[in-house]
Amino acid sequence: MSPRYLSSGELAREAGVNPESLRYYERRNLLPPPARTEGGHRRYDPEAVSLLRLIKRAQELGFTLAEIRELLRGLERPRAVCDDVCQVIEAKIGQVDEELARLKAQRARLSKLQAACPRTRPLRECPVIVELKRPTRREER
Amino acid sequence: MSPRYLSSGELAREAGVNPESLRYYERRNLLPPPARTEGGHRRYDPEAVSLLRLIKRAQELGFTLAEIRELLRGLERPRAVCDDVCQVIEAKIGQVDEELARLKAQRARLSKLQAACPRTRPLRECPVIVELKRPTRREER
DNA sequence: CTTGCCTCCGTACCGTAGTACGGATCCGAT
DNA sequence: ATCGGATCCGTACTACGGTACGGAGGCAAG
Repeated sequence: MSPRYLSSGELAREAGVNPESLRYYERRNLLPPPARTEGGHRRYDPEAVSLLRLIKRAQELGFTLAEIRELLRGLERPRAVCDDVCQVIEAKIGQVDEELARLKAQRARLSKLQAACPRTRPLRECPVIVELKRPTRREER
Repeated sequence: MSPRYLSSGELAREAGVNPESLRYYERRNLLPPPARTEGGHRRYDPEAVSLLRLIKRAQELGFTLAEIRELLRGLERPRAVCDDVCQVIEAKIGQVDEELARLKAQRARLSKLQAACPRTRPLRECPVIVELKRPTRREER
């Protein structure tokens, strides 16, 4: 007995999101405005469930709502081809790689500080603090 | 001829930050409220330059302003020891490692999708879209 | 046909790290 | 003493992804 339409509460439960988020996604043009009842209540097509799932999974993959919106825009084009999607994915891989590089560098710097720590000495002599206060090489005057 | 005190504009230039940020850091209790002139203008001790540098470098290492504030709080304690700082650094390394793991998983999922892409086929058959719409395993009902 | 939960809407708020604005005031150089 | 740039302050705004609130009204079961 799957209903023909879902209320916002039903859709939200179904998709595991806050009902308020549905309105938010609608404002952000991620969810198309659904049909309404006489009284103005939203009546979602069951299709909306998989659309929401797509949105959530894309978020897990690191896409912002703006990117997902553009992705969905692209899917609406009549001659849309899988490659259009793949290019977006490739671009995201590039971004993730950049972020990975950034984090790895960060981690290396942290490890270096940690290794230099004399532990039981008072702060005056702490090379960590000294290092942190040191002027940045490039921007030195 | 290094001045005994710096105005907010001078300190901001010196440290390479926006003058507004100084007020912001002060509100967030990262910068101690400096002395004031008769007319109410801030007069920073030159020490503030290295404090600001510390803040900026800590940010580069991934610390939030709230974390930096707590770190600075800790440094003020009379018996503070380098180990106190190192524990914070270790904790941050743990966080960075978590984030790295998360990003790596994300990247792996993206690669998998990319590899599955048939490129020139229309979207109907695109396994990427199909995959994205598929219900999440764990939360399936 | 009433009762009570659901949903409506606009708006405000959360956290993070700032930046921008504008009218008033100040400071230093001339 | 004057003048122009610097600084003051509170507040609003940015981006991001939502969540919360409250009063009004809808909807469906009994």
